Amino acid sequence: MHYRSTCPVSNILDIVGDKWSLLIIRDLFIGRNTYSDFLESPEQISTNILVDRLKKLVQFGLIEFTRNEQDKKIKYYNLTSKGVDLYPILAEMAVWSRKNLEVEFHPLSVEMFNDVDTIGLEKHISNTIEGYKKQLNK
Amino acid sequence: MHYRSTCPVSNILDIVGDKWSLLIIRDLFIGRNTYSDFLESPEQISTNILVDRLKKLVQFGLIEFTRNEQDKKIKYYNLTSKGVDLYPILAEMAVWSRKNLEVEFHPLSVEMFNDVDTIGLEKHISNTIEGYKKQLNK
DNA sequence: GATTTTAAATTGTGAAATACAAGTTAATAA
DNA sequence: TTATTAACTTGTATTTCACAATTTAAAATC
Repeated sequence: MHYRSTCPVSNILDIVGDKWSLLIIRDLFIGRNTYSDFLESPEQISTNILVDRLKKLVQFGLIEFTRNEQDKKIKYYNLTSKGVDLYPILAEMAVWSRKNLEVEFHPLSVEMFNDVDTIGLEKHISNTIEGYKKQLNK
Repeated sequence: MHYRSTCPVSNILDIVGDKWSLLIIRDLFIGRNTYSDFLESPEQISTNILVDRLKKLVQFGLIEFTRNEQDKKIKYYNLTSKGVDLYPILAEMAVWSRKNLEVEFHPLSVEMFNDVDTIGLEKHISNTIEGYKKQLNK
């Protein structure tokens, strides 16, 4: 991996700083976990870009995949510990958009905002991370 | 502005989701505020890309500029309130990199990490935002 | 007041990344 | 054995980006 500088912000942008990587990560947080699922996301990623990003995210250690034992052509992708650690960034991005953009949001994000308003952002983030990290050891 | 979807994460990525925009924002947080300053950053942005991004960031309302009254060819860029609100995202990115990448970081980020370790991430973020927002009304 | 310097911006060209459409592979189901 | 499904590849056009050189406009210097 070649980093443009020794700035930690620049470093992570060298890994996920493109139009698609963080959307795949978001998808994994909301339960989408197959190639076909990712293709169905509203942003409409192209197949060649999707394959490329999945490969890179695996290489970077942010995601992994397992095969369905009954149907071995299906791959289930899941977040690694490193990948789950990206959640605070996604959450802060969502919060920024709610505060600074005058648009209507997807029901799933409204649900997330309700939780944030109820228990607070920090608690929402730690709860979410804890939940996903528990699943990792199974 | 055209958004790919109604997902708030996707929305902000449509605005700053490229290799350079958030680095310009970072530069503004560490005191770089002219075209020449941005060109001197270690990541080495090209002049045409820099002009393009500065224009877009102004259009999106994340930054503004004023001209030096003594030397009117100099533009001083500064973060707007919307721009300052991006700080939590940058901070979480830096924190992710420190935790998940095995590399040495720039002295400025080490300084930032020390503050985070001393007073906590939430306090560090709110202090930083408060500091920059005070400057806005001057 | 002509020349030089400085800050910002533009232009041209090649390379790389992305979008879009179509086709391929391999596993499973009918 | 044929059809379907999930994942992936290929080809081409378009867009974005990198790199180098040049231009503009304001200010400083000679």
